[in-house]
Amino acid sequence: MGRDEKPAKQSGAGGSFVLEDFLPYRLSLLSNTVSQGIAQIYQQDHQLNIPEWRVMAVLGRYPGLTASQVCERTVMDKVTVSRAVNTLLEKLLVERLMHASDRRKRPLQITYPKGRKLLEEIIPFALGYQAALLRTLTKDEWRLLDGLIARLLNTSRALNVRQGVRKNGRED
Amino acid sequence: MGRDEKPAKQSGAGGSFVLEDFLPYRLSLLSNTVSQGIAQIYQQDHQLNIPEWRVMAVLGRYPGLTASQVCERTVMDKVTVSRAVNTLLEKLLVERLMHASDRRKRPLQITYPKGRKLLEEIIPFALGYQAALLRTLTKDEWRLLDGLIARLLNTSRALNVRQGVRKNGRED
DNA sequence: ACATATTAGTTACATTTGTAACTATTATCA
DNA sequence: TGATAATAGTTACAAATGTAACTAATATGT
Repeated sequence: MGRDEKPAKQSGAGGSFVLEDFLPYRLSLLSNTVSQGIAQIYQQDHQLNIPEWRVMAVLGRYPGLTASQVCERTVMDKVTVSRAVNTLLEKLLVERLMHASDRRKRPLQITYPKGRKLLEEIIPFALGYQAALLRTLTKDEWRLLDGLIARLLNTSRALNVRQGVRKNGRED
Repeated sequence: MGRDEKPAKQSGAGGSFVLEDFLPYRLSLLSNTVSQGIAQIYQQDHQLNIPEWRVMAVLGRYPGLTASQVCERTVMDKVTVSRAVNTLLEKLLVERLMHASDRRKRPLQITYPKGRKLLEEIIPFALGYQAALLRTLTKDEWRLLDGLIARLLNTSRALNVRQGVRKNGRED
């Protein structure tokens, strides 16, 4: 592999900025790599994409959520959720109930036994991947990382709000 | 906000799995939030999308890289890079030279002064966003996070290879 | 109670992004 | 040296994802 690439002569910011050290880039790289790994599992073994998997996961824990409640919990776009839910309905992995008083709302739940069975199958793989990842970390490091991620998430959300990044929902 | 959502009765893995605690999900959430924030800067202030920004950034540091060398460094798809480079060429932010001995290779470099000027303008914003993010962390925590990210990236890459996730390049 | 606004969810459309096939050039080796 | 393979990069196509407009149902204020 030809290493004829040389760093630019340092003249101003242009030369000293190193993408590989840039936190947003590194996070993106890590997140993409991890996502590809688990997407692989869901996709080829169970024909689910990531939005579908996420919907299954939250419904597994919180049966009866409506689509917009799923949106809140998964921080996914409502269109993405709508599509994922429709696919899951077609596959009979999820079913849609009637809300007692509000006909706009359609509570969702995992079907039994089909959807539940799939979920019980898939979760060990998800946890297994996570465990394999975390095997490189000590328990303390993991706890620490967990906190750091939470704080960074809060900070970036605050920054984005200040900057006016709009994601869902009007705001005029 | 109606909190009529209740956790499922714990019966098997389905109920105890919590998406919000799942590392791949948390990383994805963090990375997306951060990316949106900086994409905002590049997009509305300088009309660059993230691939374009990355190409500018690596060329700023390593003038003369070819497109495929840019691929390696940024871990982006070659099509993505090709498109980004073409846009940058049209905008006269980057220029394409001739390789001395191999006519397949097209060394790229930031144009002067136009491309260089834009880069010098944009880098402080990027570093500013990063600094704002890191303001929540102590210097030690940042150093630690840096190492954890690197280790997790290595691990997930190893896991993916073992699983056979192919990204670019044939392998049959 | 009725016009207006809001919420839940879907559909149509545009944009982005990746996959596979393709051209052009150089490398390999029999 | 000539057939075959590999590399650099682009183009054509398909899949995913987001944006805006839309329908239906409920809430709000006068």
